[in-house]
Amino acid sequence: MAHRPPPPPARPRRRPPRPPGKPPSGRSRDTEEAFLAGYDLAAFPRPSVTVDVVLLTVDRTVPTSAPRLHAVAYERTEHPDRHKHALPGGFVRLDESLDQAAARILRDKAGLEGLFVEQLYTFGAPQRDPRGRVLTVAYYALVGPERLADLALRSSARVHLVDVPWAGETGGPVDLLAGPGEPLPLAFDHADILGMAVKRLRGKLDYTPVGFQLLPAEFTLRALQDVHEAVRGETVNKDSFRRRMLAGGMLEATGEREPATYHRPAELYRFVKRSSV
Amino acid sequence: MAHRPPPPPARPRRRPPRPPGKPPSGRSRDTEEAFLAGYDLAAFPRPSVTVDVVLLTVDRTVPTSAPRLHAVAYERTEHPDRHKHALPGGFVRLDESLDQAAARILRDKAGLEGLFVEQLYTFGAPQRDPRGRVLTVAYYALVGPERLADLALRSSARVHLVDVPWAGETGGPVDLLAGPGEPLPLAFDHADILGMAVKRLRGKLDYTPVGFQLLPAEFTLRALQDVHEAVRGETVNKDSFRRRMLAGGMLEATGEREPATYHRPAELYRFVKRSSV
DNA sequence: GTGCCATATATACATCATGCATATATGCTG
DNA sequence: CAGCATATATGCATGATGTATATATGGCAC
Repeated sequence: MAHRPPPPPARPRRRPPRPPGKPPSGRSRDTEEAFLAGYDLAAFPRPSVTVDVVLLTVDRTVPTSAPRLHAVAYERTEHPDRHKHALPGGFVRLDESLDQAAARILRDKAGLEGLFVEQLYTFGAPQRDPRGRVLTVAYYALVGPERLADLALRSSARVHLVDVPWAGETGGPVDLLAGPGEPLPLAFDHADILGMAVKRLRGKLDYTPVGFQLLPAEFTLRALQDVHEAVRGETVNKDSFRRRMLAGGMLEATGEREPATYHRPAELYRFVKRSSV
Repeated sequence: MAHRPPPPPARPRRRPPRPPGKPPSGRSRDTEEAFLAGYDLAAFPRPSVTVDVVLLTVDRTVPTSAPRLHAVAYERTEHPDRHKHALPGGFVRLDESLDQAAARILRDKAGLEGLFVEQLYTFGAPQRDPRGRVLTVAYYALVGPERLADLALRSSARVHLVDVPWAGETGGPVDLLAGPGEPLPLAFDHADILGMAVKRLRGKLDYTPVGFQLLPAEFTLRALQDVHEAVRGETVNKDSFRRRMLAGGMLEATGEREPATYHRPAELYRFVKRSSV
């Protein structure tokens, strides 16, 4: 996510601070070192900073109902907002990047590595956490159904349906559902974060290959369409969808066919990085 | 930008901290207050947090050359990266939201209020600032040419051309130009921030009415096309552009015409919020 | 094995957006 | 008044998309 490799450490040696007022001319290494040694970042008040991750998946295991978008939430055991559900998150360490913090949280709290992870938005309303000023840099991550099944087995995580009540792109707050029609209140401003994650995913679906992150390595065109419909919250035209996907140059036929179906089995495809453009 | 009004202050009164380990059962107001009073956010290390703003405009005052995208940068007078140019920015205060901090910086450093402002991305590489761990929540803002002229007159700001060397959407770092072909090095990771701002603006141009933020209240279709071309860095088909804009339902003809032109004057339009959808 | 079923896959056609070309309109300049 | 540069309008070819129809294929009931 960072666009440049971090510069070399260049940790300045300690020097006695130089009195301000007359900035020394020239740009020699010494004067910059002296400036940095005398600089006190703690003079400005600092907020706490956390990273929260919206972990999304599409459940296609229930063949009877339309596939739905899911998010992972954990019940809080501590105040504030005790017993409400919260996104996995944690404080940012001073020696890690924000991306690394998001990856660490996914690893520690969900046991997942190597997922598609992208920064979403930073939430910083002054009163969003009653413990004090806490900013959160929100991320979202996508995981295929086969790896999420691991999570449900392994951890005590409560995996909950995301039922998105808006078909448009307004991007308002979204609460989870504990069951059909049973809202699950989210802690803090996590409903805002979840809503923005769904909005972002919807916006990226048509223009980036992000949909494949929600599928196993090989999949049918119907499965890909299910994912798109679950994310968008509405059905799409089947023929147009097939043509568009096949014309996009991002799919490669495996030559194999879907196993064990009730009906004619569909061909399996895999995602390939687009060659052109 | 916040999706919910902030909750009421609910500042807990001070109480003696409660020993941890046995969390009190129940959810009464007292036990939550006690928990909050005993909670020490400072136990976790905190980074410094700044807000930097990419202030963009399109200069159409030079009729001979193609309009260009501009950004506002100030020469640094202090270490580190002294004499390099930096985006306007400042530390976030603990009693203001991030959006408010961005608005304050625009007001204090550029004397501008009421602009289109949107959060962009949060940059947090551990070594991005040699003074210590400093995150920056980057914003971008758009301003029309008539208000930017004020800025150039009023302040000592150095307004510089953004010459975007990539026509695609890769979103890599972008340096400013002091003149034609004369690169202007940016401080810290501000070239990354600028590159992401241009990328975001390009992505939003076709799907949101963001282009109008770079024009005065009344404008010709040609001026709107100039803005789009400056942002995209490439020319667009004139007829298609006109049809698309007029069909979008976001333009309203004023009935008046462009004053004082060399040639046939074009009709002036104004932006209206789209009625449908 | 035969026929039915549900879905995949292929083909054809209407519709719409867009790129491109051409024609006309208009205000200024000399 | 003629010419110029641009705006504005119209027509047509092309490609993408929505819709409909026809054919293919594997499992299942019998």
